[in-house]
Amino acid sequence: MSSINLSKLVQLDYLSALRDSVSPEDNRLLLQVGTPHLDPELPAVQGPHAEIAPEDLQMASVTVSAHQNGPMPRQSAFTIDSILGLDRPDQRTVLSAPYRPWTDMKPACQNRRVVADSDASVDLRVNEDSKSYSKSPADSYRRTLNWYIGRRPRTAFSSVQIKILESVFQVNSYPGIDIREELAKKLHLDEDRIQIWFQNRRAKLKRSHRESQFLMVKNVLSDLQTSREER
Amino acid sequence: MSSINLSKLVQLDYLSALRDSVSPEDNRLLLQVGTPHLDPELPAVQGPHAEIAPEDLQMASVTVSAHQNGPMPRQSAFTIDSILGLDRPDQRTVLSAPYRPWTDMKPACQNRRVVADSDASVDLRVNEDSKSYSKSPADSYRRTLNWYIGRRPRTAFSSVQIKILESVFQVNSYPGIDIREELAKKLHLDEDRIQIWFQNRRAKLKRSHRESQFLMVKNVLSDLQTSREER
DNA sequence: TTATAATGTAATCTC
DNA sequence: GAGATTACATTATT
Repeated sequence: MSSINLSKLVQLDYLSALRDSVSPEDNRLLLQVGTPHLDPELPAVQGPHAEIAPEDLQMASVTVSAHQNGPMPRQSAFTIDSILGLDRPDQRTVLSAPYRPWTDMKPACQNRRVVADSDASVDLRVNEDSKSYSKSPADSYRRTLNWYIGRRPRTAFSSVQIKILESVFQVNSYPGIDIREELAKKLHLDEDRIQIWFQNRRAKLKRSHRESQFLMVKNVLSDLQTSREER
Repeated sequence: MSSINLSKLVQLDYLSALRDSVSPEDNRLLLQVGTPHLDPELPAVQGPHAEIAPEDLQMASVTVSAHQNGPMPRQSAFTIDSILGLDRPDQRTVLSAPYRPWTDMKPACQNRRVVADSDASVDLRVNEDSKSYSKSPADSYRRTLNWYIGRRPRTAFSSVQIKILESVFQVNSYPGIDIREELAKKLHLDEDRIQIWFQNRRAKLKRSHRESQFLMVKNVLSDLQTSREER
């Protein structure tokens, strides 16, 4: 084992600075050497989302606010003491481990960034398993088993891709499957990415619209007020 | 939609033509979703870093045309100009800026540093003039003449606030809206700040976790190496 | 300089 | 698909 490998490890797992050009070999190395030892503390009482799911996600919060009576008495129920566990030191130990999915994460699955660039046909090996991301039942099994591990590496669109997507968006913010497909081909992206992009883009547009509306209302109000004060 | 075949959109030849010929109905649809035509994004999206420009364009065209020669000989009609609408630098005048209350120029209440201290029972919301206070005169210049208007002043949490936040984090790193709200009230912070704090806190935890993992791997490797050398 | 608050956005989950 | 939330990469402030 050479120091070279080690330094690659550093980049991959630790610094995560290695966003492009990680060879599959490196990954394999990481897996072999690293995985067995890496399961940290927390015996994974609760891995994942599946067995735990939303309610348990906030189990702690439930516990904390359980004392709360009524909709809104005063701040009586949420005392600092209870948070700090000063009143019942033992209570916290009763709680199961905090929900921290990344603690269970396998190193090989993390910190890989997909650079989606039309020029650089760099499809990282992540795309190989991208079949397992596809919307099959197996996928949901996997995700419920551990959504975090299954999370798709963040795609980094190139500026060219963005520009084109934006251009299309201006004309049609709800592209049908055919357009998305075609865009995908053109831009060397999965159609999935296109779809998500448009969803997020619509959300962004809506948000900004809402905000500007709010600002307008606010300004009108303050104008009213100032003009009244001037009288 | 209209009689225009939208799938042609992708063939960027047609794009600019399309923009000229999109029927009012299509536009209406677009507008309803959000906007005064077109794109809030350019100015708003990012502050300082965006400002994309010349080199980017250049690079873009370079890469794309490289593609044309190479692996993908087809699609001769893929011009950046048409995509970017350089031939038509149109109405991009608008827009809705992101909602940044702290940016509002309300004479008496702007440009102050946010000091978040639960002890002092200071309400941080910049909106509330009476309760905010400025720290130093230098602060007021920073944002007025600065190069980056619109960024929220960095919040300085008090040690008490931190302590409580940390305590809650230990129990539940994913507080739901109710808890966040309650924390906000307790600590005299915006709920937003709480949420951001937890996000950053999770990121930090994850980072440190990654580091420890790395250290373990590293130790294992060096152990392997030394034991081999001993042979 | 480091630590971390703030930002933008891709990905995910819920409905 | 909308809306809310999360993860993640980055920027910027102290």
